[in-house]
This record gives sequence, C-alpha cells and structure tokens, in this order.
Amino acid sequence: MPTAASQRPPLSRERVLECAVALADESGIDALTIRTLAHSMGTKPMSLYYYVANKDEILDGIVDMVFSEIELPAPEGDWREEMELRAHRVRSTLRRHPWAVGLLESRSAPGPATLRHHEATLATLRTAGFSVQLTAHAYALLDSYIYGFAVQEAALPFEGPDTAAAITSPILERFTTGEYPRMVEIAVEHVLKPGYDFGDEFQFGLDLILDGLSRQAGDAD
Amino acid sequence: MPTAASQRPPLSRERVLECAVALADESGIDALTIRTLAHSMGTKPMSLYYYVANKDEILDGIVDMVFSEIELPAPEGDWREEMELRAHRVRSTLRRHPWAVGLLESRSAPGPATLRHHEATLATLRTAGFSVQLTAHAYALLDSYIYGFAVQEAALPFEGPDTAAAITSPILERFTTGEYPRMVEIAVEHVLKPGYDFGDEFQFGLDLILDGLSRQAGDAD
DNA sequence: ATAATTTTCGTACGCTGTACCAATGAGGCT
DNA sequence: AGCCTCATTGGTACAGCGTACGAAAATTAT
Repeated sequence: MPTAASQRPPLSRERVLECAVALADESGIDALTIRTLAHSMGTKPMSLYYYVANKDEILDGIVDMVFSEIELPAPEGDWREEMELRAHRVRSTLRRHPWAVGLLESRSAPGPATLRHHEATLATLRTAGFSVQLTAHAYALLDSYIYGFAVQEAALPFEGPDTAAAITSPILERFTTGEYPRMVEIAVEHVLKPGYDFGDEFQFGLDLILDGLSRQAGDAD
Repeated sequence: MPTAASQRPPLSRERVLECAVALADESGIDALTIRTLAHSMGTKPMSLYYYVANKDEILDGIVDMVFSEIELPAPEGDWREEMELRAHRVRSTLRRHPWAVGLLESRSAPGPATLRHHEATLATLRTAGFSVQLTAHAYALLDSYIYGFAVQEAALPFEGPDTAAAITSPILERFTTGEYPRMVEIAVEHVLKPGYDFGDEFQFGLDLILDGLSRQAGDAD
C-alpha cells in the first residue's frame, strides 16, 4: 500500500521554500501557514520542521529565494546601464512577489542570495569609479526608490494599464464634491487617461536619479 | 464598589486607536493583539468591538493616526522648502512608528488624515506651477524614496550615530575571508567611521531628487 | 536479521481573532 | 417611585495558528 510520503517528490528545505513562495504568490502571505503549506506539499504540518527550525526561517528563506531570482549586475559593464537594468529587474521581481516587500522590513538576517546581490551591485559602482562614499549614497538612494515604489505598487488596488480607470472612477465620484480637488484633478487628468499605468512612473524617477548620480560621479572625477 | 469600567477614562474609538499606537510603539506590531490592547486599557477583549468592527479596522486606523501626526505642507510656501520639510517630517514620523511602514503595503483604504496629507502635498506642487503630469511624477518619486528609506531604516538592526559600529563589526569578521569584499569595504571605510548615521544618507538622496525636480520644473516653464 | 539513523507525523498546549449572547448601567418616561 | 429602553461591557466558546514533545515508520548500515 503506497503511503502519502512515497507518492510525492521527497521533502527538502529547498522544496519547502519553493512551495512556500508558490503558495504566497497564489494566495497571499496570510494564507502561508504551516498547515496550508504542509497540505499543499501533500504532507503533515510537523514534517516541515525537520527541514526548517520555525516559520521565521521560512520567511527569511523565501525572501532570499526572491533575491535569488534576480539576475546579478555585471561589474565590468556600463554602470548606468547596469543600474537601470537592475532596478527594473528588482521591481519586476517584487511585482511578481508583492508579499516580499512587506517582509523586507521585518527580516534583518539577509541570506546568501541577498548578500551576493548586494555585493554585485556595490562592485559595479566601485568598478565604475564611484568613491566608497558615493557608492554608499547611491545604493541607499536607488534601493530606497525601488523598494518604496514597490511598496506603493503593492498597496494599489489595481494593476497594469487602464485597470486604474475601472476601479478608481466609482470611488472618485464620492470626492467630486470638493474636499480633495487636487487628488481629483490628478485622477481625472492623469490616472484616468487611456493607457495609464502606474508602473510607467517608475522610469521617470529612475532616470532622474541616474542623471543625478551621473552628475555626482562626474564632479568627483 | 467601583467597577473596572468606572475607574478609567471612558472607552472610545479614538482612545482605542491611541492606545493601539502606543502599544505598537512600545512592544512592536506583533504584540498588538486584541487581548493585550484591551488589557492595556483596563478592559476586556470584547469591549473593544463596540468601537471597531475588527482588527483590520484598528490597523487601518492607526496608519491614519500616524499620518495625522504629520504637519501638512503649506500650498502657498516655496515648493522646494515645503517638500524638503515634508520629507523629513514623514521620515521622522515613520521612525517613531516603524511598524507603520510594514502596514502601508497591506492597507489600501486610506483614512481622512492620509487623504488630507496627500491633498496638501499635491496642492503645494500644483500651486508652485507643476503640471498635473509632473506633479504625479514628483509625488510618486518623493514618496517612493521616503517610504523605501523608511523600509531600509526599519530593517536595520541598529539606530542612530555610531551604534552601527558596535553591532556590525563582530558580524563583519566572519566576512573578512573574502566572499563579499565590496560590502566589507563599504562597512570599514564608511559605515564604521566615527559619527556614521544611516539617517544622514537621507539628505543626499533628497537633495538629488529635489535638484532633479527643480530642473524638470524649470524646463517646463 | 538486527541495529542505528533518518524521516515522518499524532497529539496537545497556549496563543490568536471574534461570533454570540447575557449582564450591567444610565437616562427618560409615567 | 417604578419601569422601560438602549447604549455599553464583558463571559464563554470555537476554529485556526505556531510548535514542543515523543512515538511511529522508513531507510540505511552492519
């Protein structure tokens, strides 16, 4: 008689984390409980604890898993190109895993993939001639922007081009009586325009930041 | 015989939210449970439900409470000065309530204080002559930077000037064998320098962003 | 075949949010 | 005075959470 255990791919720390990511993607981070995770893997709750010490380790693990999806920048490449590419890669990855943004704040034990990612990014800036100071400034600035944008994107009730209109306009009607005229203005004249996609705002800020860093890097030479 | 209820300030939605903020500040957002909150107010769990529908409403409420602490920008003031002031106010408020950063991502129902804050900020930019488009760009950029910086600050295991050194150096020693040379370099030559405070990085990025926006606003004239 | 070891999981405990309903207390009415 | 009404308070209970503990089962080594 085949048992449940013999009918499925063998458990492992890797598989636990992979399934945890998949479950969080599908059903949200709140649905990621030990019980549902075990169930989705065809096993029982306590079996997972052979591979991870506790749930926190799972959360740390899936954050690192997300970082491991992001292609590393090339230190010998053109810094601006590499940083722009990296920014877009990080953003799109965080959009695929919106729950990761919320975890960033609470996890202070970076995993190996996270460290490798940081290292490669720093190396790209330093190799391009950025001073240690400017590298630190640039990195804090770029990551703040990317993370913050991801936070805002995750909080939006809509996603992708034009979907804003359908969601926003009924809400908006309550506001037209005048308490928030500037918000209404932005909504009507910008957000509700056909083809609007909040994601497009990302490029504007990114260009502005990279331009500024270019200038700083030039001054320092 | 005085009952528990007659011995304390009367309950109210306001007081529930105030105490929830205080409790989250003192003991972290995880310690904010209905039971601990009720206990801290000298009442019993179910009594709170007369004033709030459920815990989510409390979380929405305390996020709005945090926004209500932030002084509004003045639409008739110099935009750059106002935006710089606002940025610092938001950051310092989020530093006082680090748990709020994590909630921003999951709450998509902004309260009245939040809306007022957004409205005043948008008004300041529009009054200064920013186009609707540029206002939207600028706002997304500024808030992304501020929120993202707050996320990073909340994730740091240290806080304030010089405290980084004490925490970081023992960790660092494990790294000196060479897998992460650039990170070590940044740490040794920047973070571990006396007087270092991650918070100071904020001004660098803020200046860079405001400079960039200045240029954009100028071009548009 | 037996022993040793790795892997799986059943049970139970103290926590959580909150549904449901009973007790309490204050104010207005006759 | 007595009574009624309704806002307020909280007791009890339930399902679901993370996980400690230890037993069962499966696998590997001898």
